[in-house]
Amino acid sequence: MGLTKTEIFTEGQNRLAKVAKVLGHPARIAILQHLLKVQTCICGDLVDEIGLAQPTISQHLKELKTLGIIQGTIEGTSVCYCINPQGWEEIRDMLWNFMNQAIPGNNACC
Amino acid sequence: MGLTKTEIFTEGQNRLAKVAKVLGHPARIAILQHLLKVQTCICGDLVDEIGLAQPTISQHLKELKTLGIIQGTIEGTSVCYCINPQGWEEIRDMLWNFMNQAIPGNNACC
DNA sequence: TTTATTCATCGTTAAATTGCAATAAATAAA
DNA sequence: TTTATTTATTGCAATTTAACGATGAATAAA
Repeated sequence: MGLTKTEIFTEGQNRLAKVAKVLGHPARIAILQHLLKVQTCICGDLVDEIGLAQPTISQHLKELKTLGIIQGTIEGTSVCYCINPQGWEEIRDMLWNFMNQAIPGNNACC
Repeated sequence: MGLTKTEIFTEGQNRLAKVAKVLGHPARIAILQHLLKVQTCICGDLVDEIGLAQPTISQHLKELKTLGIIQGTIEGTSVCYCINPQGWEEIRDMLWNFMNQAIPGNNACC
């Protein structure tokens, strides 16, 4: 149905999946990489840099902002975007805590 | 269009996004967590544990296996699944390298 | 051999996602 | 004030995704 049954999963499982899902698009990765490189930029810069239409970039920015990994402040007619350090670190830690668990060795495998 | 324009992004951007996308569903997170806990189990165990239909679990297992983060070996009529340590570490490192880049401080933000 | 068990695959449905043109809203510039 | 710039929002089409019933394939058990 395209409808994830979130109610049968834990809060933590849903949160981690949501974070990964937002990172799961190359345009959003590209936006984050550009922001890491230039620190701050406006929406139009990303349209030029990435090569998707303005409404498409705007939609990706919205998802990243909703997740809390970036922030944007109005600056005249344009909007200045940048990494949200607190959000970034929270997400980094969440992914790290999951991926850095002790994993069974090869011998434990079937 | 529901059709990601992968051709305008770099190999690295597409690879990282693909990894994150596969992790971006709570059922797949739950499968990985269960495998971390019990080391090995069969498909039916996950159906009981998670509460989705068998074809649904089977589909999620296939995506995780295609990504290389788990492996499965036929064992009679059942299939024994476990974490693929090499794949897991590769993915962990990929996420870590991205998320652990130096991020600008709060003062650099708009 | 017949039956039961286990899992993958197929086909289908409902919903979400991606992308963009058109447009609205808000501010800056002329 | 009028015009230009910049971004968000709306509405739409094409595609993908999530979920599951039905079924097939393969092996174990009776």
